Amino acid sequence: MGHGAVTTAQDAAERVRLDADNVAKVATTLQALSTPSRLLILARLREGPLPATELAAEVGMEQSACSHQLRLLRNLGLVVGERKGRSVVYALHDHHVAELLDQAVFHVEHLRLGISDAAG
Amino acid sequence: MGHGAVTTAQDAAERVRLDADNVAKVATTLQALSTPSRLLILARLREGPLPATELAAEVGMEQSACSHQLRLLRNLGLVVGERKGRSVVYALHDHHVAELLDQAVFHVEHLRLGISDAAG
DNA sequence: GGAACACATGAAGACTCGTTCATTCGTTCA
DNA sequence: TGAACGAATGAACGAGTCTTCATGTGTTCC
Repeated sequence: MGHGAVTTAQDAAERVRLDADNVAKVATTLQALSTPSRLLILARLREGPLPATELAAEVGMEQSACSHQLRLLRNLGLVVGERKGRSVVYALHDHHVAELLDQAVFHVEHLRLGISDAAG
Repeated sequence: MGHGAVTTAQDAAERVRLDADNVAKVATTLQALSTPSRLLILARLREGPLPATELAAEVGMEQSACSHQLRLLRNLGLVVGERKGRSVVYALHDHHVAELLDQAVFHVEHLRLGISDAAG
């Protein structure tokens, strides 16, 4: 995935600032990664394309629930679905999604997490 | 903390898999980055530590609302607060939080976003 | 001690979100 | 065409979230 690129995310990320314009966009997109169901969907798709029904089965969701989440991910541009016969094969949109997943999982796993209370 | 590491997130992320155990943890943590208010808080703290009141002012939040979100971020281990006199100075917990922010913003900004509907 | 400041906390309300149920749409094959 | 399969959709319910308001805790200085 883009290992031929000269500018890594680490280099370029420094130049991307979080102003009032793009906060909402970033937040909305990250919200797509903030639930176990969608995270499992994306993680499974990261290993390769898959028809909707098989996908639902592998992540242990009902077909309907999975379809709802897939629509959300589609609308956000994170996944794409292409008709193949009577199935719709889903896949990650591009390498940015895959890398975003990797980075997120990596950094979260290496955080000293002190989850105790999520009160609001 | 350990900024002398040779393994970058890109290398190591490949080895970190998303199984049933850590999905919830990852999802919960990413949820902390999924709202404009917390995203602004973290983005501001990324530029340096700041007392709670100043922080609230800079991100345009009420003191109480900001404090609530700071508690959430604290419980998740993303930020730390240290008493300095009568102020409590907040800061990002470590470099993983900063990099997670950078990577998230970078990749999201470079995604072809087709936000049209967020129906559930 | 008491006033003023800095921050945390609890309760409550509006809002959003994710799932389930039932139905509809699209495709394949007999 | 009609049956069977795969997927999408809409409505609705329960649960969670974020903010506001009011109050409480901790600290400094007079």
